[in-house]
Amino acid sequence: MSLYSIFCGNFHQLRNSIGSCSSTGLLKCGLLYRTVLQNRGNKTRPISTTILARSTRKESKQSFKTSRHLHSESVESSIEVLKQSDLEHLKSLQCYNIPQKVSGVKTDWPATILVFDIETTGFSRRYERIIEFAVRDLMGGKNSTIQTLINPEREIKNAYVHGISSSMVCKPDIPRFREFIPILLQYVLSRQMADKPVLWVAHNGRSFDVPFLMYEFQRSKIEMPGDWLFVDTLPIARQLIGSDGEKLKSVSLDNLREHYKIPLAGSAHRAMQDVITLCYVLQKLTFELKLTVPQLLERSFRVSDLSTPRPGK
DNA sequence: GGCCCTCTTTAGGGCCTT
Repeated sequence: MSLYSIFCGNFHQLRNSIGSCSSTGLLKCGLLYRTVLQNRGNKTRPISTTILARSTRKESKQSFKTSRHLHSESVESSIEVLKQSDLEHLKSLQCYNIPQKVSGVKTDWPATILVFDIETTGFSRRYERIIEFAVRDLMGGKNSTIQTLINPEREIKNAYVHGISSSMVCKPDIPRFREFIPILLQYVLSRQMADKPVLWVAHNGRSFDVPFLMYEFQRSKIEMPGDWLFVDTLPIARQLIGSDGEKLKSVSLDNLREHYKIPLAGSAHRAMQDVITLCYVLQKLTFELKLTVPQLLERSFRVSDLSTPRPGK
């Protein structure tokens, strides 16, 4: 099975999903939250988040609100992800002649493919923290996306990069990463197929996103599921430099987006925007290089393949 | 930090991620 054949269905679904958002402006998901509740004695605690993008780009400034109420059985989140103008822009995306029908059924897929991205307080996985997390299941459909701010419990000095300031996240109603992990685990379980792995996809994931994730899990003293596999699109993109060097001189996500003429939806360097970009870039890369899903799985790695952090760090 | 390239391999610089 080629990845492109999967994308044929999923990017149509992605487009439809984005289109459906434009009518409501909201994505809603309900997730069990028992682990957190156990830790907090079943107390109800409202969590709300308001985000404004970087002020230097007024024309693309976006906002969304997240509200979540922890309850004895469930937690609900409402996320206004994009402005109407951004969504109309997304709807105009050309989907590379993707057929209208979904090829295959979910149970035929060899893995659940989750494209994710993080924003952080800096580059050091040891000393910096995650402040935003976004993920999209390529299968699409209801509850296929999660996006949230994270409280790093420290000052943010690189707000000029992503527009996320200390005042936006360093407050009690923004979840810390250890509080977000149960939500993430429940989300993955809701997307995972029986006896099949989860394949996480990130750009420069091996050196950046995955180590950050690993450190956050270790600091939270929660073990990462053993069937989580990761694939890095950076070395895949580098293969194109060898075969298409005249056209592709840089393999940054921004350059890949420009190379493939993918319109920028909202502000770059925000987690969900980069996830959406990477979804399209992944489709183009695997199509050009004729990469199948099994080949992608062969290139995957586990957190145990990465260097282990020193205790207490 | 990991990977890649070259003026290389007993090394060093640049890219990529925020």
